[in-house]
Amino acid sequence: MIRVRFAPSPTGYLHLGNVRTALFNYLFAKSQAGRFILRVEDTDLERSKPEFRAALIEDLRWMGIQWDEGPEAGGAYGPYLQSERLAIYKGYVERLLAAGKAYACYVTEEEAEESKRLARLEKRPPRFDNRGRHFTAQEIESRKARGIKPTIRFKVEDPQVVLHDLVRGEVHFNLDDMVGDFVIVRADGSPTFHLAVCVDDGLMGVTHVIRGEDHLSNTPKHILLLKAMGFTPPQYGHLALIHGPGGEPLSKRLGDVSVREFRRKGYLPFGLANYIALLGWSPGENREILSWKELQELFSLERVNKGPSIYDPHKLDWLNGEHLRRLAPEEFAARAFDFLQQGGFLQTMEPSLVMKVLPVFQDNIERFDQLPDKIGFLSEDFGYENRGWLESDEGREVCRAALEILPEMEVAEDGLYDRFVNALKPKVRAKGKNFFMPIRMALTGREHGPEMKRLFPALGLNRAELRFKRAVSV
RNA sequence: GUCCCCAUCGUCUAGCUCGGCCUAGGACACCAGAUUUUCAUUCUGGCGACCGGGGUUCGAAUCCCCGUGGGGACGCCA
Repeated sequence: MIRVRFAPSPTGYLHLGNVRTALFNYLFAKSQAGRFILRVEDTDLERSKPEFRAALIEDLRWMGIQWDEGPEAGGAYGPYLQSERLAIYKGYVERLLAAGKAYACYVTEEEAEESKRLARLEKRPPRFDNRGRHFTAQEIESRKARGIKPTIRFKVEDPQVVLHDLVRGEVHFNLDDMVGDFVIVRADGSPTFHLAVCVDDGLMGVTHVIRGEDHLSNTPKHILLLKAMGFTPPQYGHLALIHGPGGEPLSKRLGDVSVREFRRKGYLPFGLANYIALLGWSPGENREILSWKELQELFSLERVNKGPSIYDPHKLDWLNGEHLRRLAPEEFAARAFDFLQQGGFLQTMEPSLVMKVLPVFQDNIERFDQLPDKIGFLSEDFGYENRGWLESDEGREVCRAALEILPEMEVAEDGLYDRFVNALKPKVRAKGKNFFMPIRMALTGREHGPEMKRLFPALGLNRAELRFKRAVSV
């Protein structure tokens, strides 16, 4: 059974890069009938915040990414918060220490840094020189006396590591020119990321680790650590990173690429998911618009690209629009209504009218946040974009004539607008633009908008009459 | 600086595994036109790429080497 995990640290909001990692793990699990685990990596007490943890869970849920095990879902391998697993890590550290595979290191942070700085200066690989490994008992005592608290370092004894990466193929590392003995327990006694990850991946039976390329250089360390603790290392797959529209790393402009921001702008979760999936992956056969279901069936790691890709808001918008258009009209209206209501845009509008009119915009928008501006006229106090159409002689004539006709019309919605227009035409001089624009202006206050044929019946005869009355008085 | 990764239109990509079917396909964006008495949608057309240099081969986008460019890592962050 394939087991994968998404292991974010709750130190900020989920952004495009994070969700893509989550999504690829999820899709991989689904396509292989495996299990998807959510694990929260909150060993950095300073920066981890409970509110970010809550936000993360909420954002993942919104996306439609469901975890089989993890916070709020439970599972046989819990707890799934690293801050609740401290005792477990401690046990492994003791075993490592006893086996001589790790050691207490009395070198201070400053000294270690100095050793790396010097190496860089001499154009040698900038690694720690492991000087604490061979301190005499006397040296250690004197350092203890000076109040120096030790870290625990893992002994790197076999620096040649070969990784068979699922997306990159064979990668060779020589730890000698990368790192020295690395810290697994900080001076304050807390475990580092490396330790926690390895213990958890081992204990939780993770079979495949799909993560960002920024972790590639950590992987040899993890393989060594895992083996030292008696675990079989999982298979790894490293995803190239996503960059912003200007080619800059995503983290710097976190604000507008966070999942929360995409929610706020009114994207469909599966529209976003579809777009993200296409960043670094393709199903082939020129297929682009895919449903959640198709995504889950078609996804494969073999088709994941090795190069980094740039996020393009235009294409996201287009793709989201495509998904919007594929929605059943009732679903479109329901989702749009929710979005508008949550944003507080519906205060002065009649809900039943809004629901009736919304489907008219289905072909008009790419995101829900384009709606508030367009439906402003559903509020009875809407303003006129261009009064000229109403103030002209021809415009006035159109509105007055409309007022004569409206009370006598049959209310049946079928062909209502055509009947209205056909009855109105013979009564006025205006033609073409001069005929249609006053109607549009009186009814919607705008020169541009949705098809009148669809809008008119949704507004209804009574409301139309009210609006023409108002129009003649300007 | 050291190590690792990557490289097809402006962007996302197909093709690369098993070299000829590639005068390199699709999509977004952009430009032009058609439809819609508005806008949008839709449709048609256009612009536009195998990073450079060497090999290997009858033949290379596809294989090899070097260069260049981009990215990542080098934390008692994750």
